[in-house]
Amino acid sequence: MIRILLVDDHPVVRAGLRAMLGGFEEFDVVAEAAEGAGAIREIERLATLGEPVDVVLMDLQMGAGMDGVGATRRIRAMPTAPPVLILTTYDTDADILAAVEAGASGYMLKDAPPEQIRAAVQAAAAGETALAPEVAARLMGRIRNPAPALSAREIELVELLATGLANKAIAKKMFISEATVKTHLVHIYDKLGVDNRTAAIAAATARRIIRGPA
Amino acid sequence: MIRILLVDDHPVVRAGLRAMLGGFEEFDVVAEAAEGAGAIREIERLATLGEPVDVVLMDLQMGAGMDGVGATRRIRAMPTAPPVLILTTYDTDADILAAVEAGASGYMLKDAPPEQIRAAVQAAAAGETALAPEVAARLMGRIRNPAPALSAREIELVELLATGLANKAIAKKMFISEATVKTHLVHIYDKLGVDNRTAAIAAATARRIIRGPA
DNA sequence: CACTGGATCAACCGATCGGTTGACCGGCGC
DNA sequence: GCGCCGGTCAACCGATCGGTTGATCCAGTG
Repeated sequence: MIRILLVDDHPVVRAGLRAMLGGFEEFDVVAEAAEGAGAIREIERLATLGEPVDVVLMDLQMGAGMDGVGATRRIRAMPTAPPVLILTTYDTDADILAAVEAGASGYMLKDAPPEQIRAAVQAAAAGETALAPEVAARLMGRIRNPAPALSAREIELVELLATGLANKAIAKKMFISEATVKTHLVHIYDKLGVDNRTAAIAAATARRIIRGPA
Repeated sequence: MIRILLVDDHPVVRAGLRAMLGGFEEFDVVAEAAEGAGAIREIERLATLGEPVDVVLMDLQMGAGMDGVGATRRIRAMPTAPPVLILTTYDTDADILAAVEAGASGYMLKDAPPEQIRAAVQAAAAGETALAPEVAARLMGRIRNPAPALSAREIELVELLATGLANKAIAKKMFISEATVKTHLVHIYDKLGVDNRTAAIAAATARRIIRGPA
């Protein structure tokens, strides 16, 4: 029996996973948590009971409190850390990279068919890595065809851009001249494949280069 | 018994709703669909069987094909249209207004406690309107505070604005002249207390008038 | 019926932005 | 050492945007 901890802020999703996984004989959903802090408490509680969690199923987007990436990092830092399988809605590059960097051992999408999720949980429990086919394909594509990455300075500028500042104001905040701001912008437009500042914000947000405005 | 049709592109969420609603004696989940077209087929199929759907539980965000708003509009246009209760993740003005305009009889959030969802489904089945407390509060605030509220047309424009379109492109999409776009923009800037388009996007996102760009 | 407010359009002008060209400097790799 | 690249700056010009004034139409409301 593989003992599973569900972490998701939506009761509906937790019920769905519980129902879906409960249909498989080898799984036992032993606990649930709505956010990161509760997940860590559950892991510790079950460990002292001699029934340690075998796999954590973690959502990335959680409203209040610690987010999925932070929770994953914290869990992986525990002495007897169980593998963490990410189960989320979005498959953006930034999300995937952040999750892997935080120590996740897999990345699945919520709209995956049950058998795929089953295989991923089994893989994670066995200490293996499991990526959803879509996610794997994305990473392969990225390696083969790397999108032009924004430099640190350019990302900094895009973040200010998204707050609605004009070029002059951005220049002041970044301690550079307005001319330099414009130069950076041209490079940014080029890399993102757009031709104006609002489209740049949309593109940068879509690619999760920045988080949404305000 | 209230016969329910679930419409959501995520198998996990459908399973969750099925499990949650199945726990209540008065509910019977008679069918599921992953998108709008399938939902309409199911409604027609069940009607011919003499077991018409009493309530449709509909997600707004659906990857491929018809989205929730379009599906709702199509369903409400049917001769024996069942009430449609929206069950979604986001509570932005744009989403809420679009859903209500399309004929939804309720708007609930997925992270709502089961009892709240239960009450909403019962209300919808009885032909009443059911709004999540958060949503209701938002609408109330809008009514009480008429000053800083964008009109439906203005919200529509802000949404296009956030995708990065220029005035001319927005004009084309909205079937109005560029002059009118500019007039709307002036009013929008005024209401949001900003003085350029990027700041308007930031403000509109922060106030949850729209969801984040693209 | 007059009034208000939302939506539509036009003309105009100054400010800002988009795009180019060209330049200088400092670090990194071959 | 030389080339490449990221970061910095300047000048210029056409396109777009911001802001104003003024106007028409229509749907509610008092």
